[in-house]
Amino acid sequence: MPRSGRRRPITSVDVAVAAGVSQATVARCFNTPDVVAPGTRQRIEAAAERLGYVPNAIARSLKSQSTNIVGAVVPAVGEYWQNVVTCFSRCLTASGRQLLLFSFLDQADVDDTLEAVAQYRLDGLILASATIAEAQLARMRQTGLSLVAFNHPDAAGIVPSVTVDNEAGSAELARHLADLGCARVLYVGGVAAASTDRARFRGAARTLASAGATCNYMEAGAFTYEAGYKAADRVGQMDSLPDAIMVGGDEVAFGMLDGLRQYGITAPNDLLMTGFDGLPQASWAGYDLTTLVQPAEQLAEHAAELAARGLDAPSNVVPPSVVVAGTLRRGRTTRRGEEPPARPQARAGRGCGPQSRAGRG
Amino acid sequence: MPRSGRRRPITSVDVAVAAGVSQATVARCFNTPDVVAPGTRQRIEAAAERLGYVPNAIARSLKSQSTNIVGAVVPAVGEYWQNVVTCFSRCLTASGRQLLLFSFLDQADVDDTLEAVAQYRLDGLILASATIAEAQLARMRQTGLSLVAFNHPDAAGIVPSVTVDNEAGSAELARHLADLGCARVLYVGGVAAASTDRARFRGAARTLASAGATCNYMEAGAFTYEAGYKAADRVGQMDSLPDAIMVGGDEVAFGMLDGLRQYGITAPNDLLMTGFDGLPQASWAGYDLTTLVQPAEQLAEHAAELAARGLDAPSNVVPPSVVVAGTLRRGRTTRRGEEPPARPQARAGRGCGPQSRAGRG
DNA sequence: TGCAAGGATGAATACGTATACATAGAATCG
DNA sequence: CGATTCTATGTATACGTATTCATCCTTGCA
Repeated sequence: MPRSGRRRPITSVDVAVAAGVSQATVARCFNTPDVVAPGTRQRIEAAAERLGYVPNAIARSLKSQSTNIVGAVVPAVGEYWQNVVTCFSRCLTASGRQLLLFSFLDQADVDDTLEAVAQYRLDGLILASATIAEAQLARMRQTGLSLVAFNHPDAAGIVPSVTVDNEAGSAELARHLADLGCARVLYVGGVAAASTDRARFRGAARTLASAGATCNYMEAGAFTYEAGYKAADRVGQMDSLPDAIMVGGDEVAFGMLDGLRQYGITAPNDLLMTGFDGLPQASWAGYDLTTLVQPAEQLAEHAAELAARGLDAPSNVVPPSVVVAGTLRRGRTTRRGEEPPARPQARAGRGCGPQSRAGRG
Repeated sequence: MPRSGRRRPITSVDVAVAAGVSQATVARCFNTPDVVAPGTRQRIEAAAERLGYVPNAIARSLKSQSTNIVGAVVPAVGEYWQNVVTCFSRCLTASGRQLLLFSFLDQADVDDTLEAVAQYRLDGLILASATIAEAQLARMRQTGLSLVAFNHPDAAGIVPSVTVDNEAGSAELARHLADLGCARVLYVGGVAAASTDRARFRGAARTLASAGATCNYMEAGAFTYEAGYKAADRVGQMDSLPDAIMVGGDEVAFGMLDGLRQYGITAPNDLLMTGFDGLPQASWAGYDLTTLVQPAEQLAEHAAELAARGLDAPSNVVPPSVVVAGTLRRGRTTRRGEEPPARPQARAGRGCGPQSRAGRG
C-alpha cells in the first residue's frame, strides 16, 4: 500500500525538484511564462500536472500583500439582499476575484463581524446596509482597508458609496402616478431612519407636491413582507382610501398587496400601487408590480470595482461616489382603465363560483 | 504633516518592540494568554491597542495550515439557493468561521471555479448542486480537501452528503393528498436528471400507487418560476385535469399557480397543489402553499460541521451521510371543503366587477 | 577572436505568524 | 544552601511563494 495516510500537499519546491529546476523558475513559469524557456516550461508543466500541483493562494497572498478577495457585509434577511449577494458573487468571479461573505442578523453582530473581517487582508470590503453607523465607518476607514458603502447614501461623505438614484427613481414613480391622475398618495416606508427610505420619500413628496397632490407618510417598521402585511391593516381600516400607495420596497409591497386583499382591496381596481427595487418576483404574474428596477448587476459591478482598486487618497480627499439611475417597470398594479389584456378564459372562469370549471372535461 | 502616504501595516514585531518583548511573546499573548505573565500581557495589550495592531490571518493560515474558511459552490439563481447561502453564512459565522462564496450560472463555469477554489487552502468545501458530475467529485476528493455534497443524494457513496429526506418527504405529501381523496395526481418535476427530482418522484409514485392512485410525470425543465409558469400551459390544455399537482419545488409551484390562474384554474378550488422546499414565500398569503419544509438551518449546520472537520478517512472508507427529515406545512392549496376562514370582505369584494368598492368611503 | 548585450536560471531573502527548543530566574524541598 | 522543578520569555525556524540580484551561457557584432 504505497499511499497510506495523509500525504503532504505538493509545493512548488516539489515540482522544482521533479523538473530539475529551481523553485524560482517554477514560480516564474506560473506567473510570467514568457520569460522561461519553452523547453523548461514544458518540463515544469508536465511535472506539475503529474504531481497534481496547485499553487497556494495563501502563501501568494502573504508575499504579494493582496488576497484577491473582496469581502461583503450584508444583512442576513430579505429578498433584496439575497439578490444583491448573488450579483456581487457573479461580478467578482467574473473578474477573477473571490467573495468572502459575512451576513448578520442583528446590528450588534456587525461589530464582531468587522473585527473578524479586518484580520483577513482583503482587497476591499463592501458594506451593504443602510444602518451602519457613520462613526463606525470613519473608524474602519482608518485601517487602510478599501471600503465601499452600498445602498447607504449618507455614507457618501465618508467612504466611497454606490447607490441607485433613490430620489430620482422615486420621483419617476410619483410622476407616473400623478400622470394617472392620483391626487392623494400614501407613502409606506420601511424604516424611517434609513437614509434610503428618506431619500425615496423625499423624491415622491417633492414631485407629488409640485403636481398638486398630497403625500402622507406611514412607516411599516421593516423592509419585510410581514411588515407590509401588517401595515395593510392600518390602511384597510382607514376611512377613505388613497388613490395610490407608494411602497418603499418591493418585498414590503408584496405584503401590502396580500394584506389588502384580505380587505377586498386590490390594485389596480381600488387603488394603484408601486414598489421599489425591481425584485425578480415583481415580474411574477402573481404580483406584476410597478416598480423602480435597480440595476443590480451594474451597481454590484461598480461596488466590486471600487472596492478592489483601493483608493490611494490619503483620507482627506472626498471619496468618489457612484449614483446609477434605475428604470421604471410598469406592471399591472398601475394599469388602470386598460382591462387585463388577453386572458379571456381568466375573466370567464376566475373565482366567481363553482361553475368556474364548466366547459372543461 | 506626520502621517503622509500609506503607512506600513502594524505587525506583531512592531507591537513587540513597543512593549519591549519578543515577537513570540506577542503571539502567545493573543493565542494562549494564560501562559504569559499578567504584567507583560497588559503591556502588550496596551501597545497593540495603541498601535492599532490586528493579527494577520493570512500569515496565521500559512503557518497553521488551516484557513478557518469554508467554501461553498452554489448555483447563482433560484430562491432556494439564496436561502441556503444565507443559512451557510449564519452557521459558519456563528462558529467563528468564514464563508467563501462561489456562485455559478452555467455548469461549465464550475470547472473553472473549482480550480480557483483549490488554490485557497480551505478547511472544507460545500458543493451545493444536484448536477455536479460524480466523476468530478471523485477527482476533487483526491486533492485532500474536505468535501461535502449538499442536496445531492447520489453523491453519498463518493463524498459525505447532506440532504433532506426527499423520498420520505415527498411520500408524506403524497399521503396527505391521498387522504384528501385524490385519485389522479400529476407530478411536475424540475429537471428529470437531477437526483433530488428522481427521489421526490419516487416517493410520490410509490405512496400514491399503494393508495390506489395514479401518478404521471411531467418535466418543467428547470427549478424556476418561469419553467413552472410555462408548464402550466401544458396542464391548462389537458382534456381533463388531475385531482392534484405535486410540484417538485416551491418556486416552480409558484409559477404553476400563477400560470394556471390564466386558465381560470385555481387551487384548492379546481385541483390541489403541493410544493417542495418550504421557501419563505410559501408562507406568504399570496400563495400559502402546502409544501415540505426543508430544515435549512439544520441542514446547513450539518454541512458546515462536516466540511470543517475534514474526514480523516484515507479515502477507502465510506463517508458518513446525513439525511434529515422535513416537515409538512399545510397551506390553503390543499385545504378543500373548509372555506377560506375569516375573510368575509374578501369574498364579497374580490374581482367580480367594478362594484367592489361599494360600501367604502 | 574578443567583448558587449541579452536571455535564462539559480541563490537568497522577505512576507507575518506559530511553535519547538533553549535559557534564565524564581520557587520548592531536602 | 545546593539541587530541582516550574514559569516566563527569548531564539530560531518553518509555512510556500514572489522577486531581486547575481551568474552563466548564448549570441551578435566589430
